[in-house]
Amino acid sequence: MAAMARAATTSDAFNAIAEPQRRDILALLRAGERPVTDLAQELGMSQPGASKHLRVLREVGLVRVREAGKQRLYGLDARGLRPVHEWLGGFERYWNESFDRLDTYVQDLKQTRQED
Amino acid sequence: MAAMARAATTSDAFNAIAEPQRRDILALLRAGERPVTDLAQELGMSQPGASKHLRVLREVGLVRVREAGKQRLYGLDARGLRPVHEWLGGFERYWNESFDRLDTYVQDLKQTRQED
DNA sequence: TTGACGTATTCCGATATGGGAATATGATGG
DNA sequence: CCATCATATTCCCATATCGGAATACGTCAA
Repeated sequence: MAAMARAATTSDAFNAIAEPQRRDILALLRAGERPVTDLAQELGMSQPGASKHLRVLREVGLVRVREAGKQRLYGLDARGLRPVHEWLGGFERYWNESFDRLDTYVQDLKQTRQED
Repeated sequence: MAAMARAATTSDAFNAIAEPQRRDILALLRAGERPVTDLAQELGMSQPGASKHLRVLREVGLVRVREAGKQRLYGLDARGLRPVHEWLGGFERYWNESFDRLDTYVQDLKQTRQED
């Protein structure tokens, strides 16, 4: 376990969804299960590309596979997104009035403006 | 514009918050502004480490700096988290009953459960 | 000025990414 | 068994990461 440069994409839901294409895949899967090729085509990526992304999503548990004869149907398992949502929940109260909360900040701004 | 290996951490709020330490910093900043050294110490990271993470957060707009004499006070700007929250919102309905939605999948599960 | 403090930057190394291309594996229907 | 379709894996490359160590920069107080 030598120095890790950046957390693996498979280490976290956070890391897994950092990649836009992966987010797109998840979004598409809300509509229902899909085979790899479908996804690849719909999202304009190569089949290997899609497979790779799906692998990551699978390892993080955001996606499940089901064998269906020749095909493998990928389905959404959104439970893994919950931790992310919960973490964000702790910030909801802040993103409307971030600055009002920073009491000192506001006063400072007022002063600064008057001083100029 | 040569091949990008992985999206820059500064390209997105998604990417910026993929790093646990960065998440910790943001969480701490909810309590109010803080100088770098404070954060570093409280989170058990080096000062340069903290500075680097703060740089990323600043570039993504999740954090604001204010000069206060010898110090630089960092404050939370949670507005940048909103896109992430909104994206996640599209999944809330799924993470409780992900499988019910996957019609075909469900039947499969029922079987599996009975087999256990 | 000088010293001391607070902070940012630079250089380094090890690591893993995502994309393209090629190829391997797998299952199906003749 | 073979050809074909569906999917996964491998190899290669350019890139950027995070961490540590050292150092540069900025500001204040005496």
